[in-house]
Order: sequence, then C-alpha cells, then structure tokens
Amino acid sequence: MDHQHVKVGLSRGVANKNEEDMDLRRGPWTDEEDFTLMNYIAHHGEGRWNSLARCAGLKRTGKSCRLRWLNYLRPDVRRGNITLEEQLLILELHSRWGNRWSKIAQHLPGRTDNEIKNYWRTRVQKHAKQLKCDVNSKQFKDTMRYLWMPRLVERIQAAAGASTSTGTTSEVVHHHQTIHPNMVQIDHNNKNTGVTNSNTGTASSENSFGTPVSDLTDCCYNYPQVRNQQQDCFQVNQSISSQLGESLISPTGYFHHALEFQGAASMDHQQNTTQWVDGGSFSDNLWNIEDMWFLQQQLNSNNNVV
DNA sequence: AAGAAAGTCAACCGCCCACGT
DNA sequence: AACGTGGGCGGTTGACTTTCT
Repeated sequence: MDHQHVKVGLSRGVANKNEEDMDLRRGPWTDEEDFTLMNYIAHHGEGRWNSLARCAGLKRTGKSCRLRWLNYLRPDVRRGNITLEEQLLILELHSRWGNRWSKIAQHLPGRTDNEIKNYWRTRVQKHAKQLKCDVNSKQFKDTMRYLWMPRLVERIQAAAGASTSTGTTSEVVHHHQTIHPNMVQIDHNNKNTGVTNSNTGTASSENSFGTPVSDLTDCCYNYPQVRNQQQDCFQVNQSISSQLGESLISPTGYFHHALEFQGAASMDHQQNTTQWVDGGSFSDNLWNIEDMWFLQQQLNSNNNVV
C-alpha cells in the first residue's frame, strides 16, 4: 500500500469537502514536515489542529499533526528506555486505572500515552502470555503486585544505594525521597547495580543514572533477599501515593503477600543465579520451564487462598 | 549467510465527548 | 434539541529492526 499519498476519508464523513478531496499524506513524517510543523507551532502555538495543518501548508490531517507533535516533536518529550522507577509507576498506576494511558502518562513527565501503551503491550503483556494467563486476570495482577513490584522497589533501592556510594544524583531521590538511607546493597555479582545483560541486547533499559538495566521481569529473580524490604517498600509506596495525593495499595496486604512470594521465589532463585550471572541470558525471557511451573503454582495457591 | 520469527514503536483509525451555533 | 467541529483517547496496524534457527 502506498502510505505516502492516500485519499483520506475523514471519520464519520463530517469533514468539509475540500479537506476530504485534498491529497493528504500518510505514513512516516519527513524531516521537512517536522521542521514545518515545529516552526509553525513556535510562531503560532499549538491547538486548532485542522486549521494549523492547513495554514502551515502540511498535507496532513490535524490529528496527524497533533499526534506527531505530542508524541515526538514536543520539546519535553523524554526519549530513551523506561526507567525502573517509571516501570514501577506504570505498574502501580495501571493496577489502579487500567488502560487509562493518558491518565497514567500524566504522572510520568515527558512520557506519552502512546509510549506507555506500547511498553505495556510489548513488555508486560508478553509475560502474561508466557504465564498463560490473561493480563487482566487477578492472577497476573497479583503476580505484578506481590512479586514484580516489590522486586522493582528492591532494585530501585539497590541502584540508589549504589549511586549514593558513587555520589550520583538519583531520580529515585526525587521521586522517592522517603527511601531508607540504609538501602539494601546486594551483591549478586553486581547484577543489582544495573549491569547490562550483554548478550541479549534486548529489552534493556536504563536506570536513573544512565546505567543500563534489564527489563522489569529481571526483578523476579535478581534479589531474593527481603531484608528491610517491608519498611522500604512501604515508604516508596507512600511516596508514590503522596505524588498522587491518594492512598494506594494497603501495605499490609501488599507486603504480606510479597514476602510469601519472595521467600519461596528466593529458594528457586538460588538455582538460577549462576545461570543468570554467568550467561546473562536471563534478562528478558527469563521464564524457563521451572520458573513457569513455580509461578503457576504460586498463582494457583494464591488464587485458592483468595 | 539467509530466511523466519519475534519485538518495537510511530502512525492511523474510529469512537466518544465537549463545546459552539 | 440537533448538528457540526475539534480534539482526546484506546485499540490496532504495519514497517522496520533485532534475534533466532
């Protein structure tokens, strides 16, 4: 299909005739179009997208211009991989609001709803699929809440601890100022400090210090220790709550389950650590058969209890 | 090395709502 | 109240890239 020039029938047939008949461009934006759009907005501001598109001489729909601006050209758009803190926030907020991407995006400065949506669909849903459960199922939500999120908190704390020792300023401090100063610094052959999984090359993200770290699922096995976690997790959780101005997950329920999950997970983890560390093959697709079995058991038993 | 499969993400679609006339 | 229009939103698509076999 020719993406470059297509007669675009605007939705519901309510667009004016001239626009409907106009030869509108579709597909990827060119540098020239980007420049034109940015230049126009710099002089006239954003909004009134249909007329903006016309006046700027862009053969694009107003919607297309708006999308391009909001998702890509806007100066405060934050590019790069989703940080651990952002992952945690996304999980947290999604558990509250579901697929309200724009609402979630409002709490992640510089991130667009599209980006968050893509992250969710490509990363999170993938793991639901691997666990053979629906991403909206209670089982999967519990796995996120009681397993992944506590692990993420641990990793954030560990990373912050590492940065403290090196004197690096951390976004964790900005976002989670209540994190305990004596953060857990776990040495699993440096895995906790965000050492990249060199041979996967995929799904790696950066933490707040620009150090590459792996995807959220790493946190399932990276840090079996749970010492100090109950306190620390609650504090991070509280911090997010204060950002939102409302209460989040009950700390009691959260951490009770979290500890149960992780206590068992840590035993399983011991067997996997060597592989993880040696091969680095454990970054994103870290669900081997035993892991899958284990998680299924956890999910089932958890489901029975509830 | 090459083709297949999987992952990523920019862009589009269609629905909906708010607002003005 | 009905209609037109602009714009926001979530879902989906498909081109491109990366990884696997």
